[in-house]
Amino acid sequence: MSERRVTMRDVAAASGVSQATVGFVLNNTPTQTISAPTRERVLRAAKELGYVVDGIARAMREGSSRIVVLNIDASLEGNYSRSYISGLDDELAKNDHILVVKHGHPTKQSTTQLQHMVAPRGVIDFAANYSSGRELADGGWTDGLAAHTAVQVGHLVDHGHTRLAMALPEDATRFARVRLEFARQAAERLDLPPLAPLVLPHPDAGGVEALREFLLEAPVTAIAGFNDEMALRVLKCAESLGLRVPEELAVIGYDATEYAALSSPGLTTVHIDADAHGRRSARAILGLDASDLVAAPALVVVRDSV
Amino acid sequence: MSERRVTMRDVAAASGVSQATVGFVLNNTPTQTISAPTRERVLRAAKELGYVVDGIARAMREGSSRIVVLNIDASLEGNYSRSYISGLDDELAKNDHILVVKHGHPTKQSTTQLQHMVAPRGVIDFAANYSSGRELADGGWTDGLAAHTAVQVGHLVDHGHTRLAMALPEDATRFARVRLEFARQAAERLDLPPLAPLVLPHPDAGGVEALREFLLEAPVTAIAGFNDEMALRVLKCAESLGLRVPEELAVIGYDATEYAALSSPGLTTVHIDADAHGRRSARAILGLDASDLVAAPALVVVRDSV
DNA sequence: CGGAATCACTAGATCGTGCAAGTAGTCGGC
DNA sequence: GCCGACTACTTGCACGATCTAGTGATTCCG
Repeated sequence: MSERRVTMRDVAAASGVSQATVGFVLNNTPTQTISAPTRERVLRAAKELGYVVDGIARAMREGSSRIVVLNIDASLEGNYSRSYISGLDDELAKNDHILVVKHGHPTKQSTTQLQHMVAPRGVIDFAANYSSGRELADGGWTDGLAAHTAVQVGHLVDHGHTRLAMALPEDATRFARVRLEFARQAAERLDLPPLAPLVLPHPDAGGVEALREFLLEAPVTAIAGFNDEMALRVLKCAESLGLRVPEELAVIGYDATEYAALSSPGLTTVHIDADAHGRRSARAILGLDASDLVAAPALVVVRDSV
Repeated sequence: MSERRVTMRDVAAASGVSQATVGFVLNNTPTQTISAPTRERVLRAAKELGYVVDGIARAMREGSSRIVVLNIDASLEGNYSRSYISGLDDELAKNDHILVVKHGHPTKQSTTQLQHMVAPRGVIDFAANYSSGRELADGGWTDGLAAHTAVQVGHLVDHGHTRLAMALPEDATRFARVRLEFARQAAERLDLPPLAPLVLPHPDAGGVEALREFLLEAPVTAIAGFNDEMALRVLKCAESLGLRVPEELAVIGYDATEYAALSSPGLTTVHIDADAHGRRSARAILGLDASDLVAAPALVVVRDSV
């Protein structure tokens, strides 16, 4: 049943060359010339025997495995991260690497453990990667977080709103703070009054009160959610307060989750296809050129809430 | 900057023994006796030098790495999978293994690639693992999918409903079909009329019509969602049809996502803590006893929809 | 036509761990 | 005092791929 794994030695024996030659052919090593017939024989034998390189042995020799680790926090799960992961995974696969996802924010301990256990070729921290301005410096990647946030804010402004807020969760991550900052900058560029942060607890945990008090102090007409969940919280709380949406309060989400279509009123939100971004990250890790990859622009999915 | 990695040989040299002895001490190999002082010296040297075992080399030697792969489909993301992953991850970490998550349904190709690249100690297919009856045979794990589904159905029945349906997505996975089957069995055990499947497209894509037609043909009074998203779809479509919830139609979700609290009316749903299940899977993979692990029972989160 | 250069390969070291087999040294029993 | 058993180690190989340092054969050039 469980046949022994096929090694380079088997391929070498089958094609009548040394094991080193097999290596040269299979990796087509540029420093080594191999005659066409030999190459042919080796390739054929490899295929016939069903030879597959042993990643572990290769990793041992090369010093690191062809694995890339992505650290992602649960709070960032959504449409964006899904398309990002999909692009990243696909691009890595194309280059003979594989993607592996670690959920939850990693501790120092788990990180070093991972480091020693799998010796990954690279580690991507999703939040850091997305929020950093590094993309801008990196050959014209202008469609990062700042641009996406600007699209969200811009949609509110296009509908006549000038006094805006952004709704954030109570345990705001660094990522949330970065988004808030970008939203502020976007508002400033459009000569609006300062954009206020609204820390909105869950509706079951004082969210309704929090929204009421916030609106008394800062009478905004539109609220941008940190993500769809926050926007939906606003919607729910607004309903409890008897506020009509969008007439009395406009709300826009971010990341176009499936749930945005299922509220009433339906939530207008921003859809971002991060496939290209994922591919770009892959190329960056592998040290390849990525200038042919262009990002799809952020798209506003218009529903009823603004 | 980048110091060379500390190997067993370094530890051996530092403690004045052979490399093999270091191995025996570190893995406290039962077939080998080591004197207390020597053991002490080796342990100390290892600690001082900051020795960490090289997972790659170990994997090479042992034939497989101490990595466990979890395959999970995006449609199963939610509270359940999160707690499952968390329990699984934690339990594996305790036993010096690490968890790695592959998203999307794996192709045969990507599976074998993974197999050869990381040579995992085990692969868990989340959907199969959750839906199979294997848990039942496995020493009394009675709180699997069938039980959870029965809780969902039971809640509707407790509220006087007898004519039930389950809402499923159009591209019903095997997992969805299993859940439907369990719901049917639960209804049958309670002597209810047969539970009908409702294939409900997205509200923007004919869902409203589908619900109207379904209710004409099969006048049910309560609908159980395959997951929260499907339940929220029902809610949205019911609203479009002018149906009052829960008076004219009761709806219950499954998996208690954050979004269940944010609809109006708030969605009643089933919360399942799968931490113990995750731990159980970990033990199963590692061949350890898991009889001390008991599952938290499924809990109905009561809101306004039923 | 002889030496150098090039070609097409091969032998073998290497990565770090785990473990089988071997080997001193000590102890006990007869 | 000698054999066997036991303790406490050491030597060295295996895992499979990569890659350096050769090696014999052919080609090239003056």
